[in-house]
Amino acid sequence: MTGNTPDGPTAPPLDAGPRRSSPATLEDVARAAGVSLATASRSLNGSSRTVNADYRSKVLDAAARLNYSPNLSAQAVARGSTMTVALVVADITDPYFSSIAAGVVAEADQGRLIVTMAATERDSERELEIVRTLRGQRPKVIILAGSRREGDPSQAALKSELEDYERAGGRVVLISRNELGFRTVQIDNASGASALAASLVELGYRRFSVLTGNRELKTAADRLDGFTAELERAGIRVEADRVVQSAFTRDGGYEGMQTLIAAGLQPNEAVFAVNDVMAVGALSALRDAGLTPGADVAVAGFDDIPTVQDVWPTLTTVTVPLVEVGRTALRLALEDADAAAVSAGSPVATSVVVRDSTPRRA
Amino acid sequence: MTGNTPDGPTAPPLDAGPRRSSPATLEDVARAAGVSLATASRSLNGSSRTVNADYRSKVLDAAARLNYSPNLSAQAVARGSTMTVALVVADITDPYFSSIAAGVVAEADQGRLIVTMAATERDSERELEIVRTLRGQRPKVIILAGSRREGDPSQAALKSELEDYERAGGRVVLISRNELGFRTVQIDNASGASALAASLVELGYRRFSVLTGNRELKTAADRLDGFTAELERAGIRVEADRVVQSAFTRDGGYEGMQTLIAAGLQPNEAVFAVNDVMAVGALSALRDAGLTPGADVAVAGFDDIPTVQDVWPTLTTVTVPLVEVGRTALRLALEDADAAAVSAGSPVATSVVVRDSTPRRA
DNA sequence: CTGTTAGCGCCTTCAG
DNA sequence: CTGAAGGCGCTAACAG
Repeated sequence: MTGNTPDGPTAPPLDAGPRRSSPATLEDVARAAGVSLATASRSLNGSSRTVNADYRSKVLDAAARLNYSPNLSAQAVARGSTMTVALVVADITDPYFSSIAAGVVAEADQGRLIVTMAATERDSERELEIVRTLRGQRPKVIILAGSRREGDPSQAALKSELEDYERAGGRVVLISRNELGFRTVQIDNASGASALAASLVELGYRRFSVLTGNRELKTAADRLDGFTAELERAGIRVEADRVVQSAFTRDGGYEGMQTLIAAGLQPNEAVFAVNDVMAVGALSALRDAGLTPGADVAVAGFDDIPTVQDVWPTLTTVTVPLVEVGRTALRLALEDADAAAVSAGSPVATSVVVRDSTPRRA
Repeated sequence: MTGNTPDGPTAPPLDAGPRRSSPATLEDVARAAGVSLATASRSLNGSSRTVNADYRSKVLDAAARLNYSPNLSAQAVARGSTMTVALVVADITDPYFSSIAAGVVAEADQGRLIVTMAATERDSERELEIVRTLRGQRPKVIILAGSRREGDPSQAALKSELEDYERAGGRVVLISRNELGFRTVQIDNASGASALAASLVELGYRRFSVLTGNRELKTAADRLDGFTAELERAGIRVEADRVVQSAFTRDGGYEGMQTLIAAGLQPNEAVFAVNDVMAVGALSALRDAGLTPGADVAVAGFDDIPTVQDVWPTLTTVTVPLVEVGRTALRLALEDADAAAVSAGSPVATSVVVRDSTPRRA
C-alpha cells in the first residue's frame, strides 16, 4: 500500500522534473526587450496602433525566446470580453450532435476562438442549469443545439436567461427551430418530411407508420406534421395507432418498432422514423424479430448521419448538412445584426436520398 | 439589399432590447449587501474562512437579487489557475472520440470544470499547433486522445511542449498508449487483439487478412502485432500481402477491403480491421462487391463503438469502455502523483464480443 | 471575523 | 511613437 509504482518498465515518471516554472508574462517580455509594457502589448497583440519596427521585432524576439504565450484569462479581464464560444448539445455521442460540434469547432479555429462544450443529457432542467453556469465564462457566443420541448416549464426561464445574456452583449444561436426569438439556423423539418413522404408515395407506398420519438420535441413534432400533411394531400391517412412515441434515441427507435411489430405490420408498409438514429434502431428491431427490413417493411429516417450508409439496407433519409449547420451557426453568431437578419431567414437546404431501405413497390 | 428581414412572421428581433446591461460584479454585490469586497468574496466563493452567518446570508441575498455570476476569467487571473480541461481529439465525428469526449464532459461537470475542445484532423503538426495555442488558456488539464505516430518529427516538439506545460503546473493525460512519458489511460491494444485472434481461431478460422490502417499509428501497430503474434502462437502466419494499409477511417476500411477483394479472397477467410469504423467500411465494401459479409468472409473490428450493433451482420469486436476511458482520463489527471502512479499502471479492461460477422466455421 | 490593500496579467487611455 | 498609470473583476495576505 505504499506509493511505489506497481507496474512495468514503461511507467511514467509521474513526479519527476523541476518545480513550477511559471510561464513568461508580458512584463518579462517587455523587460527582456528593453521596452515598456505598453509597447510590448501593442506589438504582440493586435492593437490598431503602430509600433516602431525596431522595437516591434525586439519584442517579437524576446517573446519567442521566452516562449511567451498571452494569458487569455487576463486578456479577457482587461478587454472585458472573451474569445469563447459555448456549445451545448444533448448528447455528444449522438452523430447528429457530434457532426454539428465538428462544424462549430472547425469554424471556431478559423477565428481563433475557443469552444467549450456541455451536455444536457436531454434534460431541459439541466440545460437551464448549464446555461446559467455558462455565464461565468462570459462566452462571446452560446450555441444551443437540440430542440426545445413543447410546453416545457423551464423554457420561459431559459429564454429570459438567454435574453439577459444577449443584453450583456452575448450572442445566442439556436439550431433547428426558431422558437425562442433568437438567431437560429433553421432546418426545415416540416418540408423535408413532406418531401420524403412524397418520395415514398411515388415509390408506391400507401400504408405508413411513424416512430415519432418524443412528440413534445418540436423537431419531432414538425417532422411528423410535415410527413402526415403531405400524405393527406395524397389522400392517405396514417392511423393514430400507427404513430408511436418513444425516446428520440436509437433505443427509442428499437422499442418503437417493437410495439409496431407487436401491433401487427401491414403489407407493404413504410415506417418513417423521425431521425436516423431511431431508424437504425428500428432496423435492428426488425431483424431481431426475424424480419427483413426493406423487403418486409420499408424504413426511412431523417438527418443523413454518416452511419446510415453502412447499415443494411442502406437507409433512405432526408439529408441535413450537419457539419455545415455547425459552421453556419457560429458564422451567424458573429455577424452583425443586419447581416444576421438576412442569413437567419433562409433554412438550410435539405433533400431526400432514396436508398435500399425503401425499394420501389410494384 | 437593405437590412429588412426577408422572411416570415417568426423572424427574430435581431436588434431589439435595451443596450448593454453588463453583469453584476462582486463589488456590486458587496455594496448592495453593505459589506466589504472581501467579505462578499469569502461568502460567495469557496474560501476556507468562515463568515458571520448574518453577513453571509445578506451577501447571498444580494447576489441572488443581482443575478450575480462570478467572472471565471477574473477568478483565474486572481487565483493563478483555471478550471479548464482541454480535450484534443482527431475527429469529433468519429464515434471513438465522441465517446471519449462524452466521458470527459460527464466527469468534468461533476467537478465544476469546463471542457474546451479542439480537433487535429489527424494531422500531427496541427496537433502540435493546437497544444501550443492551448497554453494561452492555461488549462488545468490537457487530455490527448488519438495516438502518436511512429517516427513523427513533430513528436519531440510535442513532448517538450507538454513537458513545459507540466512544469508550469499543468497535467497531461494521454489516452491509449504510454509513449511520451505522461500519465496515460492505457488500452491494452496488443492483448485485446491477441484475445480476438484466439477467439477467431477457436471459431474455426485459419486464414486471415488485416486492414491495418495507418501502420505508423502506434495504436494500429500494436493491434496488428498482438493479432499476428497470437496467430503465430497457433501456428498460423498471415501473409505480408494480406496486411493492407489505408486510412484509419471508415473510408480507409472500405478501400482496404476493396484491395483485399481485388487481390482475391481466400475460402473461409477472416479479416481483422484494427478499428470498428474501418470494419464497418469493410462490410460495406464487401456488400458493394456483391459479397455477403459473415457468410462469404468474416470481419472483426476493435473498440465496440455503438453502431456496430446496428450494422448487419453485427460486428465481432473487442470491447473498449470508451466513455469510461474518458472519465478515467480526467480522474487520472486530477489525482496526485502517488495515486496516479498506481492508477496509471493498469490498462482498462477489454474483452472480445463475438457477434454475427464471424460465424463458426464447420 | 471583517475590511483594507496589494496584487494577478494584460489593455488602454493619457500625457510626453 | 512611447511610456506611465489606472483599471478590469477577483483573491489573498495583512492588519484591525
